[in-house]
Amino acid sequence: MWTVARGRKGRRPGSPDTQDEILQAASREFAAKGYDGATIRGVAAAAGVDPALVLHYFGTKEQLFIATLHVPVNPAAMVRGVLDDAQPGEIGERLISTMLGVWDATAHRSPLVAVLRSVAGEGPVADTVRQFIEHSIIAAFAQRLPGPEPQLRAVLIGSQVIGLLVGRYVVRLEPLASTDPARLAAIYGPTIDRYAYGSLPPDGA
Amino acid sequence: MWTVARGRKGRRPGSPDTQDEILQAASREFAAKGYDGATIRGVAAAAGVDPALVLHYFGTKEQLFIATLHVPVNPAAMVRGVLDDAQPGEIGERLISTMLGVWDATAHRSPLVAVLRSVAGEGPVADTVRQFIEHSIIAAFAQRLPGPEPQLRAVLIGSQVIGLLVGRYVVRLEPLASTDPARLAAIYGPTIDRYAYGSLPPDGA
DNA sequence: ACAGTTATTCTACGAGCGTTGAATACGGTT
DNA sequence: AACCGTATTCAACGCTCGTAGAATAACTGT
Repeated sequence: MWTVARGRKGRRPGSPDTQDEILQAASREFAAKGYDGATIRGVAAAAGVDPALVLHYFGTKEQLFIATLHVPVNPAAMVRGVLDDAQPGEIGERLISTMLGVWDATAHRSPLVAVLRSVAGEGPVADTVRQFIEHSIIAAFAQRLPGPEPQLRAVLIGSQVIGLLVGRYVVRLEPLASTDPARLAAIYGPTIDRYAYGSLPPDGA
Repeated sequence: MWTVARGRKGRRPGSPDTQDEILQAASREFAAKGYDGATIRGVAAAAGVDPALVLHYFGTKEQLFIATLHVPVNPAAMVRGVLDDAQPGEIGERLISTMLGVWDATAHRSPLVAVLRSVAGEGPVADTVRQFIEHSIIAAFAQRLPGPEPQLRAVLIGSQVIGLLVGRYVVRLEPLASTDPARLAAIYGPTIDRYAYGSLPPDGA
């Protein structure tokens, strides 16, 4: 891939877009190991570059992580899109199939996995990601749900989606990881719809 | 070898049972930060003890982690218990309410969270935990499901359970984290039952 | 040819990590 | 009191990490 003569110093000839190479390497690295597990040195090695160069471009590890998050599709926008142009009764299926369609494409998968791996950690980054999930994605949902207790309905949906994503992409549970997306959409769709529009048992059950 | 049975001569047990204090501190520490994030030094500090003492008792960080996992309820046994003495149609509700009942008790919660946080990581520990989940819990389920494709049904259930646990205990999504367990059981129960006994859409959907 | 800018590397610091082996405090036995 | 074994600590090792600053190499405009 990258041919770097070990003894050579200074700027590499041809000047490829090193910054982007670093960003992609970082994306893979964060996806594989989460924020805490990934290392600047590992990213640099994967990009065939000196660790200092990574920080020269991105300033700090946290900023590098945030930079990788700009790559993927905006999830809140996706939620809004699905909710707006699908009719009730098929929303769940549309949501799942859209999501799986987007993230089965390897180009966008690794930032997703990076996020999933990072929410398990702690510290400012994990908190940031958690707040993003809570205030951006969940809120986008709750805002568009008609029935009572939209907040609860939104997190119910969230819990099933999280379980699916973690099982399929992080833990890679079989046969969940290799089942056809359309079929999963047909399976999970009714669950989502029930959470979104079905009746909820009262509190004193 | 390390944790030899208490001898009869020499200095008798530490003022309180120090070894157990360390174990509990470790349990909290692993729960809070996952395997990679937790540190021997942190555990030692929390237990008011020297780091070397921790390793003197438990040998290595990995063995310490494994030792903390022996504390909680055996999940596979719990699954079998629920499946055996509940009748179809209420299995989902029983499963969820049993699980939440066990893990809402603070005594057993932190090992669970430690496991959940650790599967997100990588390396031998994460793999071990993943295999444990796959071969022990999921298999216990699949073995007792009657319909076709029990393996798929088991992971579908697993995905919803994972989502609930991560949302409630790790991310602490509101209002999921504070909703009454009985109500959650009533909500999630039918979903579980549908995955377990309902019809599954064919593959060519 | 020369100066300027940018890309890249080198070297190093200080901190935190898991782990180790030797040293010390203490309780029980004789 | 002497002794032994356990409990606990101390001090250090080798490692990896994020980060900083100075140094070098290549390209660009003059």
